[in-house]
Amino acid sequence: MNDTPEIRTRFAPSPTGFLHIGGVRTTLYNWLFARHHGGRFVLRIEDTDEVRSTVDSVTAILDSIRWLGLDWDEGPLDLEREQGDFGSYYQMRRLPLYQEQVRKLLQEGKAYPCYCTREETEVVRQAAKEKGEPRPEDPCRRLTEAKRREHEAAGRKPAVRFIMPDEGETVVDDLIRGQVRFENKLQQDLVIQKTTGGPTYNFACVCDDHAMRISHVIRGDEHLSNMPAQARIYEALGWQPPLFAHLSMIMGPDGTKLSKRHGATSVLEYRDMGFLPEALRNYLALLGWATSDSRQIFTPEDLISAFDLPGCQKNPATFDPAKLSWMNGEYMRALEPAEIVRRAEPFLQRAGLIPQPAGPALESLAALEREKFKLLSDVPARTDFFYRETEATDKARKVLAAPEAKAVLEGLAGLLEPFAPFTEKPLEECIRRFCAERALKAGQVFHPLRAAVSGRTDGPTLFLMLELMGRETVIARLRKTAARLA
RNA sequence: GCCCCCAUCGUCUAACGGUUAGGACGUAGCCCUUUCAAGGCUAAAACAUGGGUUCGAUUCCCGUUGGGGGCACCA
Repeated sequence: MNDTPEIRTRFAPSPTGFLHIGGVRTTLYNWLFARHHGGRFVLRIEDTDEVRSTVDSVTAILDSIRWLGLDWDEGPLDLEREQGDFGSYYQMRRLPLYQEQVRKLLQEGKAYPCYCTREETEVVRQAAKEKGEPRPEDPCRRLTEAKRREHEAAGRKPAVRFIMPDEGETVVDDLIRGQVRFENKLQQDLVIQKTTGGPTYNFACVCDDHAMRISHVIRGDEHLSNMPAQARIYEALGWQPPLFAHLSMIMGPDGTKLSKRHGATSVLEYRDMGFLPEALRNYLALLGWATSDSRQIFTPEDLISAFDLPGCQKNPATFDPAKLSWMNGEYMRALEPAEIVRRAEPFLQRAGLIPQPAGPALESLAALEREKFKLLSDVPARTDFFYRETEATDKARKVLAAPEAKAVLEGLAGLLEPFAPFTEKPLEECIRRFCAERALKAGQVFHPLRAAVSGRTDGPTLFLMLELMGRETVIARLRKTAARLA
């Protein structure tokens, strides 16, 4: 085909919890970048934390990404099955691969076994800190053979540390931030293999990004400081590193890192609140990325064709639930009524509106109330009163407390009971005439009528609402409400 | 404490040396209207700060301040 290497991106979560908003944005950017360039998007599970990784997290992460509609070309399909040609996409199933590279580095003298216990390491670290030294000493770097044997004889299992240069600097190119420089004398020899034999993050990540031929590593800002270590590992292994792009973080409304206390942070919570995945995607795409015309609404296809790294922001962005909500409303309004009902199914079910009770078709109600829906959960919330009596809101009670309300409702009930046809226009004419005859202002009649019939002060256009509700329900509710009024 | 990153309306952002500093969310007002929305119009609202460089800096450089991230056998 051509000689430009294939674009391959990846999202590599550690399964130690649900997928949060920040993780979604990273996933989205990787996915968009791959799709934009006709490349491949890989999902890799970094489960090397033996104590915190859980299978439930894996499932939650897979579900989250699927719900968002971000399909991956390679990676796990579930806990057992995988797709892709690069071996397992679960790191814990790739152990021999890391161990082989560790052996190589050991042989070449680029790494060494370290027998220090956590406590010993901590002591050394503390000492360096107190002396104001930039980097703690690595006691095992020059272990004598005798000392090494002593440790082995004592039954100590070594970790393996990678040797970082003592002087000079490590310069890293970042697609978003440009050149970033790190002083080597500040970098400590890092553990690449734990005493358990498992790899550490920085090592496994490098091995796999190389093995999986990842061309662009797009990840959160918190990884920028891992760059010197990773850059040196690539170099030591004789590998060409991929290109890197470090995304700024997402902040909560109070300017601190987005977390639980800012409300919902798990993607699945957004799903359960009634957000549309395409709206969340659009919103998140704009959180740290923009086009030069500051366009807001993108179709999925437009998003793919417009997205690129140069539009990415260097400074952290604050998550704004109000704007997300607005955007979801935009997407809701763009849906056909039948589609709204279909997508709202889980919410309608939960509200007992599926199977649909006797009454108007859900679809016609969706059409009626479409521009008011901000969330899928609003669909049942704004239509349930058509099917069953709901408790009157405080505002509705206040309207019904008007002195003339009782008489108005009784009058309307008597007037409408035999009235035909029970359809929008004739109903309006009839009720307006009623107002004129009794010398009442329209509002004095319309407001209590709405409140009595729907239990609320906001809602669909009045006369069409009456039509859809049907004579029987309207009359029954008018009578019942009137009877309750003193 | 040390290292790294960042800095335009309250928030997301546009601008790539010369603009009345633009758009969007949110907020306020008006219009539409039987309510609530939606829609339309209008308004208030920003270049953190001090030095340079330049004929000219929001834009380039340095300092300060502020914010964020990282300093694990966690990822």
